[in-house]
Amino acid sequence: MCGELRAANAGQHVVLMGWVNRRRDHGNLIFLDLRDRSGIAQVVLDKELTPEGHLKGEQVRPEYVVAAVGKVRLRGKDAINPKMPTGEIEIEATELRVLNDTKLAPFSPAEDAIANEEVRLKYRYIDLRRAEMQRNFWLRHEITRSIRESLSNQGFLEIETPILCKSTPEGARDFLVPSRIHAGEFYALPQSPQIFKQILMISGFDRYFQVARCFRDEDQRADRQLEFTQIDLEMSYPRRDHVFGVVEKFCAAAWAAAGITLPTPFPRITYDEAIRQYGSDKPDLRLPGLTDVRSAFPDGSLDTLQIDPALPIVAFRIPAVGELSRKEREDNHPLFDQKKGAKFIDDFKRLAKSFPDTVTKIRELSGAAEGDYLIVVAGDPAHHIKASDTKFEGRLSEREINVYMAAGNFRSELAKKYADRHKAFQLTDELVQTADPRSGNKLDGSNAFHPIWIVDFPMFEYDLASGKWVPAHHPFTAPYEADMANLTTDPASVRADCYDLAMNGLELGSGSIRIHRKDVQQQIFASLGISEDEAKQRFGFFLDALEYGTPPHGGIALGLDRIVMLLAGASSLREVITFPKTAKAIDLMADAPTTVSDQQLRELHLKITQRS
RNA sequence: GGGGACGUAGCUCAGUUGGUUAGAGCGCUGCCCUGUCACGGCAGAGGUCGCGGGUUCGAGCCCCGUCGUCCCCGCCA
Repeated sequence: MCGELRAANAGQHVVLMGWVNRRRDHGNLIFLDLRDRSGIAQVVLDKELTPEGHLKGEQVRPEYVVAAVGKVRLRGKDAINPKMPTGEIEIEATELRVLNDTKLAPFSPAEDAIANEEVRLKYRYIDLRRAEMQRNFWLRHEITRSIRESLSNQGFLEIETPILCKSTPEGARDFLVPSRIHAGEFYALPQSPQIFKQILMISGFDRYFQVARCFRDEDQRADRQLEFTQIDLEMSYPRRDHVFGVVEKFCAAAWAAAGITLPTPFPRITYDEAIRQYGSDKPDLRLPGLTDVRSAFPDGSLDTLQIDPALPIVAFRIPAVGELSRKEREDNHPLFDQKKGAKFIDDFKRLAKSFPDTVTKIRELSGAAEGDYLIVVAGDPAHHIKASDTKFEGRLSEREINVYMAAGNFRSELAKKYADRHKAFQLTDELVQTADPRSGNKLDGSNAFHPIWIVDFPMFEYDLASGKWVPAHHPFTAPYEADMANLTTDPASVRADCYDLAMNGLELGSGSIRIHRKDVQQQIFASLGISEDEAKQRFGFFLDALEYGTPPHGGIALGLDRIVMLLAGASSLREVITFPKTAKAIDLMADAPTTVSDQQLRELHLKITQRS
């Protein structure tokens, strides 16, 4: 392989095959940089040594596929290129064969400048030749392999589950697959192997995992594709801590595969605390969180400032942003979500005119340093949004959550915007870029990656649109024993034994201890307003299975694409998925989706009634 | 479904207040060059300014619509 040759290989006869990365023609001497997956090696075509090879060298162009036959030789002292791993040697060619020519590519994989994404996706095969992409997918392979190995070593069996499933209209929209054999009936692609993996526990497989492709027909985001891969696992007789231990182990292995150490165990935080401290259920711990600054506001000031006294008042700071002009601050206003019934104060000079002590105290409480961008978020009494303010002992009300979330979202938007000033994210970028997994050395990831378990989620959320309680996780999640009594009386107070894993502001995974008793399952369905008939129709087979000696079980699923994205330092999943879809769910290379022939439709008993 | 950014040469981008023939770098083509490695030198080709309409004496620039890509909200148990 091109990139593997070193001084120790000098004298060896080699045949190198690859793409012409660059050509430097000096007349009677031509240099070709030959590229394959492993890297680049320089081939020298000397007219005196190989007139025929030299002639072909004059004809080749970048991205031609060629074979160079020759001898590895040490370069002269002056000719050594310290920037290349293979810089100490070159191939003295005796022969050059053109294996294939090429049309002029729309962009060059050898260039540093990256073409726009539309072009990259259309010519994905060329884009994937770029060293960065080659590295991303090599990394993905290594990460996946280390996770497989870690889970296997922890006694987990990799088991496949069906892709053609039964549609269960819960959660995300299903992708449907029409049945040819059964007119008018459909399979669904799995949103996750949830029910199957639980049934595998009932089947006695104890510990299961799968690198599972999942499908959700929802709108895309930078961190969401229609089609994605989960590390899905389930185990029998676990407590939450067992699941955490398993995940922490394979995460450490995955990070190690990327050349980074990830300290375990991961810290934990309850859902309520995550909301209170970060205004998010996937907090980014790389920056300071929210501070309760209620005490900074004297009696009476809230009325003047038109702040709702019943709701939280919090401050956050984005470090080292520097002085912002009035216009710069105003440009940031659209980043604040007005719809949550919250407002913010970012003009402290103005606030200081009426309440100088308040400003001093806010700075003190939040630990703001000179140059930090400071924001206060509070409830807006004028802006009454429809939300339940029912408050249960010790739990956050929906309106409180809204204020915290408004602050949390604003915080992460501003953090993103001023990333080059506070430099907290740069640390992560630099680490993944410096890490060299192949060398075997591991860099310390403790300052760049901040995993955190979120626990004690509410079991239910109140859905304003339907006026119903809906499961915050999924309907197979076990409630806390202690909260079971409140199931019908106080649904909002019931905590679920489920957990999320978040890292650097990204949700990496989500899981729970499941319900293993049919009576409990039926109670949950009842409190969700799902009738017995309905439950039977949707999940009948699963409810049946629950009756045949179901062991207590639980598990989790982690987004593999997101893990790879983090470790590749990518800002979008598309950088770590070979053939991704666009934001409008289109495959630009293959041109999918498309219409199909009438013949195909007839076979599937389908009729298109409207074509926009 | 909604909000925002972008769309100019193969690629990356500039294009002033609406004003003559739309520019640069890279790439491409041809010629020259024996130590380059982002090689260098000389010459050259290359444009439906996303598309459609409007305003105007005149539109890459202003207005309306539309398409595409990206980001966000909704949505994602």
